[in-house]
Amino acid sequence: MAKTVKSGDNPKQRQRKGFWSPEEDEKLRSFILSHGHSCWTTVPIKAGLQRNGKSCRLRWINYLRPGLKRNMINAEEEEIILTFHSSLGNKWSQIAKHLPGRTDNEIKNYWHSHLKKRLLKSQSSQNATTVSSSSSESLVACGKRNPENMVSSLVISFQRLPENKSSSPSQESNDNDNNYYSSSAPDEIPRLFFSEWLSSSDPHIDYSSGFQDSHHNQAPNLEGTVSDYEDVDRFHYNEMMINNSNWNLNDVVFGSQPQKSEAGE
DNA sequence: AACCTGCTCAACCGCACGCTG
DNA sequence: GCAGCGTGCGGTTGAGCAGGT
Repeated sequence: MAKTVKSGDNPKQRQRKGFWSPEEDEKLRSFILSHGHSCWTTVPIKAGLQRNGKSCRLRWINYLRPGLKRNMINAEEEEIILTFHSSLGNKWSQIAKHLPGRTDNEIKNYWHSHLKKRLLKSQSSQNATTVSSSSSESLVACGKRNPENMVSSLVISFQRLPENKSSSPSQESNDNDNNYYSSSAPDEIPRLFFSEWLSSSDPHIDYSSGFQDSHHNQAPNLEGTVSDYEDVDRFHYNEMMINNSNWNLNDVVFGSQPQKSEAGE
Protein backbone atom coordinates (compact mmCIF):
# COMPACT_ATOMS: atom_id res chain seq x y z
CA MET A 1 0.00 0.00 0.00
CA ALA A 2 2.81 2.35 0.76
CA LYS A 3 3.66 4.38 -2.22
CA THR A 4 7.38 4.09 -2.24
CA VAL A 5 9.43 6.98 -3.32
CA LYS A 6 11.19 6.30 -6.53
CA SER A 7 14.70 5.51 -5.62
CA GLY A 8 15.96 8.19 -7.93
CA ASP A 9 14.05 10.95 -6.24
CA ASN A 10 16.66 11.53 -3.66
CA PRO A 11 19.54 9.14 -4.05
CA LYS A 12 21.38 10.48 -1.05
CA GLN A 13 18.63 9.99 1.47
CA ARG A 14 16.36 7.49 -0.19
CA GLN A 15 13.58 8.39 2.14
CA ARG A 16 10.28 6.68 1.79
CA LYS A 17 7.08 8.64 1.51
CA GLY A 18 3.46 7.78 1.56
CA PHE A 19 1.63 5.27 3.64
CA TRP A 20 3.40 3.39 6.33
CA SER A 21 3.77 -0.34 6.18
CA PRO A 22 3.07 -2.49 9.23
CA GLU A 23 6.77 -3.24 9.42
CA GLU A 24 7.63 0.42 9.59
CA ASP A 25 4.97 0.98 12.19
CA GLU A 26 6.36 -1.79 14.28
CA LYS A 27 9.90 -0.48 14.00
CA LEU A 28 8.87 2.99 15.01
CA ARG A 29 6.62 1.86 17.80
CA SER A 30 9.09 -0.49 19.34
CA PHE A 31 11.86 2.04 19.07
CA ILE A 32 9.93 4.80 20.76
CA LEU A 33 8.59 2.52 23.43
CA SER A 34 12.11 1.45 24.17
CA HIS A 35 14.01 4.66 23.75
CA GLY A 36 11.54 7.51 23.64
CA HIS A 37 11.86 10.30 21.14
CA SER A 38 14.14 12.90 22.55
CA CYS A 39 15.15 13.97 19.06
CA TRP A 40 12.89 13.17 16.16
CA THR A 41 15.54 13.71 13.56
CA THR A 42 17.54 10.84 14.92
CA VAL A 43 14.61 8.53 15.46
CA PRO A 44 14.41 7.22 11.88
CA ILE A 45 18.13 6.65 11.80
CA LYS A 46 18.25 4.80 15.05
CA ALA A 47 15.06 2.92 14.34
CA GLY A 48 16.30 1.83 10.94
CA LEU A 49 13.60 3.65 9.04
CA GLN A 50 14.00 5.35 5.71
CA ARG A 51 11.77 8.19 6.74
CA ASN A 52 12.40 11.67 7.91
CA GLY A 53 11.89 12.75 11.47
CA LYS A 54 8.82 14.74 10.75
CA SER A 55 7.15 11.80 9.15
CA CYS A 56 7.99 9.62 12.13
CA ARG A 57 6.71 12.20 14.53
CA LEU A 58 3.47 12.56 12.62
CA ARG A 59 2.96 8.84 12.39
CA TRP A 60 3.50 8.43 16.09
CA ILE A 61 1.26 11.30 17.09
CA ASN A 62 -1.55 10.56 14.72
CA TYR A 63 -1.56 6.82 14.68
CA LEU A 64 0.82 4.87 16.85
CA ARG A 65 0.85 6.48 20.22
CA PRO A 66 -1.18 4.74 22.88
CA GLY A 67 -4.47 6.23 23.88
CA LEU A 68 -5.77 7.34 20.57
CA LYS A 69 -9.44 6.90 20.00
CA ARG A 70 -10.22 5.58 16.58
CA ASN A 71 -13.96 5.60 16.65
CA MET A 72 -16.07 8.26 15.08
CA ILE A 73 -16.28 11.60 16.76
CA ASN A 74 -19.47 11.61 18.73
CA ALA A 75 -21.96 14.38 19.29
CA GLU A 76 -20.39 15.53 22.52
CA GLU A 77 -16.97 15.78 21.00
CA GLU A 78 -18.47 17.50 18.04
CA GLU A 79 -19.94 20.12 20.32
CA ILE A 80 -16.60 20.66 21.95
CA ILE A 81 -14.97 21.12 18.61
CA LEU A 82 -17.58 23.62 17.59
CA THR A 83 -17.35 25.42 20.87
CA PHE A 84 -13.64 25.82 20.86
CA HIS A 85 -13.49 26.55 17.19
CA SER A 86 -15.89 29.40 17.69
CA SER A 87 -13.51 30.91 20.22
CA LEU A 88 -10.12 29.73 18.99
CA GLY A 89 -10.56 29.50 15.28
CA ASN A 90 -8.43 27.01 13.40
CA LYS A 91 -6.20 26.28 16.36
CA TRP A 92 -6.57 22.57 15.92
CA SER A 93 -3.90 21.62 18.37
CA GLN A 94 -5.50 23.82 21.02
CA ILE A 95 -8.86 22.25 20.33
CA ALA A 96 -7.33 18.79 20.42
CA LYS A 97 -6.09 19.40 23.92
CA HIS A 98 -9.67 19.42 25.06
CA LEU A 99 -10.44 16.15 23.33
CA PRO A 100 -8.39 13.40 24.87
CA GLY A 101 -7.45 10.73 22.43
CA ARG A 102 -8.06 12.92 19.42
CA THR A 103 -5.37 14.42 17.27
CA ASP A 104 -5.30 17.84 15.73
CA ASN A 105 -5.20 16.21 12.33
CA GLU A 106 -8.28 14.21 13.07
CA ILE A 107 -10.16 17.23 14.32
CA LYS A 108 -9.06 19.25 11.36
CA ASN A 109 -10.22 16.56 8.98
CA TYR A 110 -13.51 16.24 10.77
CA TRP A 111 -14.02 19.94 10.63
CA HIS A 112 -13.42 20.14 6.93
CA SER A 113 -15.46 17.08 6.05
CA HIS A 114 -18.40 17.55 8.39
CA LEU A 115 -18.66 20.64 10.47
CA LYS A 116 -17.58 23.28 8.04
CA LYS A 117 -20.28 22.37 5.59
CA ARG A 118 -22.86 22.10 8.29
CA LEU A 119 -21.87 25.41 9.73
CA LEU A 120 -22.09 27.08 6.37
CA LYS A 121 -25.44 25.50 5.78
CA SER A 122 -26.76 26.57 9.12
CA GLN A 123 -25.47 30.05 8.61
CA SER A 124 -27.16 30.32 5.27
CA SER A 125 -30.39 28.97 6.62
CA GLN A 126 -30.10 31.30 9.54
CA ASN A 127 -30.57 34.15 7.18
CA ALA A 128 -34.05 32.94 6.43
CA THR A 129 -35.19 31.63 9.75
CA THR A 130 -34.19 31.25 13.33
CA VAL A 131 -31.87 28.62 14.48
CA SER A 132 -32.86 25.00 14.42
CA SER A 133 -32.99 23.08 17.63
CA SER A 134 -30.42 20.52 16.67
CA SER A 135 -27.78 20.58 19.31
CA SER A 136 -24.57 21.27 17.50
CA GLU A 137 -25.86 23.63 14.93
CA SER A 138 -27.98 25.58 17.30
CA LEU A 139 -25.18 25.91 19.78
CA VAL A 140 -22.81 27.11 17.17
CA ALA A 141 -25.28 29.53 15.85
CA CYS A 142 -25.87 30.84 19.31
CA GLY A 143 -22.19 31.41 19.44
CA LYS A 144 -21.46 31.85 23.09
CA ARG A 145 -20.81 28.67 24.90
CA ASN A 146 -18.70 27.94 27.84
CA PRO A 147 -15.81 25.68 26.93
CA GLU A 148 -15.24 24.64 30.50
CA ASN A 149 -18.76 23.42 30.81
CA MET A 150 -18.40 21.61 27.57
CA VAL A 151 -15.48 19.63 28.84
CA SER A 152 -17.38 18.71 31.93
CA SER A 153 -20.28 17.58 29.88
CA LEU A 154 -18.01 15.42 27.82
CA VAL A 155 -16.77 13.67 30.88
CA ILE A 156 -20.26 13.17 32.17
CA SER A 157 -21.40 11.89 28.87
CA PHE A 158 -18.58 9.40 28.76
CA GLN A 159 -19.55 8.15 32.14
CA ARG A 160 -23.08 7.51 31.10
CA LEU A 161 -22.07 6.56 27.59
CA PRO A 162 -23.50 8.39 24.66
CA GLU A 163 -26.65 6.91 23.32
CA ASN A 164 -26.36 8.69 20.03
CA LYS A 165 -23.85 6.42 18.47
CA SER A 166 -25.06 7.25 15.06
CA SER A 167 -24.98 10.98 15.33
CA SER A 168 -23.01 10.86 12.17
CA PRO A 169 -24.47 8.80 9.36
CA SER A 170 -21.31 6.96 8.57
CA GLN A 171 -20.94 5.73 12.10
CA GLU A 172 -23.53 3.09 11.57
CA SER A 173 -21.39 1.35 9.09
CA ASN A 174 -18.47 1.12 11.43
CA ASP A 175 -19.19 -1.89 13.53
CA ASN A 176 -15.91 -2.13 15.28
CA ASP A 177 -15.91 1.45 16.20
CA ASN A 178 -19.40 1.34 17.52
CA ASN A 179 -18.36 -1.45 19.77
CA TYR A 180 -16.02 1.01 21.25
CA TYR A 181 -18.79 2.18 23.45
CA SER A 182 -21.14 -0.66 23.60
CA SER A 183 -19.23 -3.80 24.01
CA SER A 184 -16.98 -5.50 26.36
CA ALA A 185 -16.22 -3.06 29.13
CA PRO A 186 -18.56 -4.24 31.80
CA ASP A 187 -18.55 -1.03 33.74
CA GLU A 188 -18.81 0.97 30.54
CA ILE A 189 -15.61 2.86 31.07
CA PRO A 190 -14.51 4.39 27.82
CA ARG A 191 -11.19 3.37 26.51
CA LEU A 192 -8.97 6.36 26.75
CA PHE A 193 -6.37 8.33 26.79
CA PHE A 194 -2.83 7.35 27.45
CA SER A 195 -1.40 9.82 25.06
CA GLU A 196 -2.12 12.64 27.41
CA TRP A 197 -0.17 10.99 30.18
CA LEU A 198 2.64 10.20 27.89
CA SER A 199 2.85 13.60 26.34
CA SER A 200 2.64 15.39 29.63
CA SER A 201 4.35 12.78 31.63
CA ASP A 202 6.22 13.82 34.65
CA PRO A 203 9.66 12.33 34.34
CA HIS A 204 9.66 11.57 38.01
CA ILE A 205 6.65 9.40 37.77
CA ASP A 206 6.76 5.89 36.54
CA TYR A 207 3.34 5.59 35.01
CA SER A 208 3.90 2.06 34.07
CA SER A 209 4.31 0.77 37.55
CA GLY A 210 0.63 0.44 38.17
CA PHE A 211 -0.02 -2.06 35.45
CA GLN A 212 3.13 -3.49 34.07
CA ASP A 213 4.17 -7.06 34.17
CA SER A 214 7.39 -7.98 35.76
CA HIS A 215 9.19 -8.88 32.56
CA HIS A 216 9.16 -5.40 31.08
CA ASN A 217 12.36 -3.67 31.66
CA GLN A 218 13.28 -1.40 28.80
CA ALA A 219 11.75 2.03 28.73
CA PRO A 220 11.48 3.73 32.05
CA ASN A 221 8.26 5.53 31.33
CA LEU A 222 6.68 3.45 28.65
CA GLU A 223 7.59 -0.03 29.50
CA GLY A 224 4.91 -2.61 29.46
CA THR A 225 2.66 -0.79 27.08
CA VAL A 226 1.73 -1.54 23.53
CA SER A 227 4.22 -4.22 23.01
CA ASP A 228 2.55 -6.32 25.66
CA TYR A 229 -0.49 -6.61 23.57
CA GLU A 230 0.87 -6.96 20.12
CA ASP A 231 -2.16 -8.82 18.93
CA VAL A 232 -4.67 -6.58 20.57
CA ASP A 233 -5.93 -3.52 18.84
CA ARG A 234 -5.02 -0.43 20.70
CA PHE A 235 -8.52 0.35 21.79
CA HIS A 236 -8.85 -2.88 23.58
CA TYR A 237 -5.35 -2.29 24.72
CA ASN A 238 -6.43 0.94 26.36
CA GLU A 239 -9.28 -0.80 28.00
CA MET A 240 -6.96 -3.46 29.27
CA MET A 241 -4.69 -0.79 30.63
CA ILE A 242 -7.48 0.85 32.51
CA ASN A 243 -8.85 -2.40 33.78
CA ASN A 244 -5.45 -3.50 34.90
CA SER A 245 -4.51 -0.26 36.50
CA ASN A 246 -5.57 1.70 39.50
CA TRP A 247 -6.45 4.72 37.48
CA ASN A 248 -9.98 5.81 37.42
CA LEU A 249 -11.81 7.89 34.92
CA ASN A 250 -11.03 11.14 36.64
CA ASP A 251 -7.37 10.31 36.64
CA VAL A 252 -7.58 9.73 32.99
CA VAL A 253 -9.67 12.65 31.92
CA PHE A 254 -8.28 15.27 34.20
CA GLY A 255 -4.74 14.07 34.11
CA SER A 256 -4.44 13.68 37.83
CA GLN A 257 -1.85 11.34 39.12
CA PRO A 258 -2.66 7.71 39.44
CA GLN A 259 -3.04 6.61 42.99
CA LYS A 260 0.16 4.75 43.19
CA SER A 261 -0.15 4.08 46.85
CA GLU A 262 -2.88 1.64 46.05
CA ALA A 263 -1.07 0.10 43.18
CA GLY A 264 0.21 -2.68 45.30
CA GLU A 265 3.83 -2.04 44.65
C1' DA B 1 -21.63 -4.27 -14.31
C1' DA B 2 -19.24 -0.22 -15.24
C1' DC B 3 -18.46 4.30 -14.58
C1' DC B 4 -18.71 8.68 -12.08
C1' DT B 5 -18.68 11.60 -8.18
C1' DG B 6 -18.06 12.92 -3.61
C1' DC B 7 -16.11 11.90 0.80
C1' DT B 8 -12.70 10.50 4.17
C1' DC B 9 -8.43 10.58 6.16
C1' DA B 10 -3.42 9.62 6.17
C1' DA B 11 0.37 12.00 4.93
C1' DC B 12 3.12 15.78 2.98
C1' DC B 13 4.61 20.57 2.74
C1' DG B 14 5.95 24.98 4.16
C1' DC B 15 6.08 28.31 7.61
C1' DA B 16 6.66 30.02 12.36
C1' DC B 17 8.52 29.65 16.67
C1' DG B 18 11.70 28.39 20.31
C1' DC B 19 16.01 26.81 21.79
C1' DT B 20 20.97 26.60 21.70
C1' DG B 21 25.65 27.74 20.72
C1' DG C 1 22.17 39.71 18.43
C1' DC C 2 22.36 36.12 15.10
C1' DA C 3 22.34 31.82 12.65
C1' DG C 4 21.27 27.08 12.58
C1' DC C 5 18.52 23.46 13.96
C1' DG C 6 14.54 20.94 15.66
C1' DT C 7 9.79 20.91 16.56
C1' DG C 8 4.97 22.07 16.15
C1' DC C 9 1.21 23.66 13.57
C1' DG C 10 -2.10 24.59 9.90
C1' DG C 11 -3.11 24.11 5.05
C1' DT C 12 -3.27 21.12 1.32
C1' DT C 13 -3.05 16.93 -1.41
C1' DG C 14 -4.25 12.56 -3.20
C1' DA C 15 -5.31 7.48 -2.79
C1' DG C 16 -8.89 4.60 -1.63
C1' DC C 17 -13.57 3.79 -0.83
C1' DA C 18 -18.65 4.09 -0.94
C1' DG C 19 -22.69 5.42 -2.91
C1' DG C 20 -25.19 6.97 -6.88
C1' DT C 21 -26.38 6.77 -11.73
